[in-house]
Amino acid sequence: MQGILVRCITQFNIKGIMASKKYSQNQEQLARYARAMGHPARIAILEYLASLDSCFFGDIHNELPIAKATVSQHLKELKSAGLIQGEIEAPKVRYCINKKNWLVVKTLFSELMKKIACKKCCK
Amino acid sequence: MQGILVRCITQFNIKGIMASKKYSQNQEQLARYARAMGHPARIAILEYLASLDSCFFGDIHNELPIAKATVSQHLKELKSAGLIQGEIEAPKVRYCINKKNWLVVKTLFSELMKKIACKKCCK
DNA sequence: TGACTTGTTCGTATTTTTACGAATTATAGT
DNA sequence: ACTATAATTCGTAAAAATACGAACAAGTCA
Repeated sequence: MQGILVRCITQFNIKGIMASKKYSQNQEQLARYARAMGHPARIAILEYLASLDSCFFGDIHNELPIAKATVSQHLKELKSAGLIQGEIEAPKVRYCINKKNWLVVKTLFSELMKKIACKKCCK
Repeated sequence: MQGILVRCITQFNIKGIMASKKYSQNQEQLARYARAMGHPARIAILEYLASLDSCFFGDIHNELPIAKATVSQHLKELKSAGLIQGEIEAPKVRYCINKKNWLVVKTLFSELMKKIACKKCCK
């Protein structure tokens, strides 16, 4: 309790308001994207969407060995991370890559990769 | 129960043994790396390590607003994902990027990015 | 040997993730 | 108005992730 309070005071007192920011925007954003990609089903969805440009929920569900409720959940996460988008084409829903955000993803990741080009290391 | 069994039979009956593989190796590996990067503290650690080539646990702990037990936990995850390595330099522990695996990371991610270069999309 | 430094491991609490089937919503077509 | 189709949301269970302080291990050096 006490420990938490002390840490808050030293870390988050930004312009007089207690914020909960501990890491840089880029770090947070990169982590959010990485986490969204952090499940094989979601990687599979992204690759499948990329291979088709766009498709319906049902097609995605067919590709995956999981229940549709779970597919829907994964799609929701990808969408809320901004990696994909969906639009209703009743009674179906068409999903596709969110190209605009994907440019950001690429930039952030390639910046990270560049940083970690790295010189020497623990031998 | 029944549903699970059926799915297993159709999905995993590889050379007569019930395997639990549902996704490709690359998808699994990519997801593992992505998940390891899926926390801002771990991104911060990676960037910090990259900026220094190598450093001690204590330096990393100083950079982060979290308890040392938690830092240790994050380092463990990065290590088990193969993104970093650590070696004892008593009484300290020196950490650094795992360069060899990082090449794989780069390859897998840039392949994914290339796939998602994508043509057109949901307008 | 004993005190100190450094990090990991343990035990634990809380939250988040992942998964499912059932219920629901919403539209299309008859 | 019904019925069928398509996908989401609900409720829930189980597992994994995140965080902490305390205890521990392992080495240094006085």
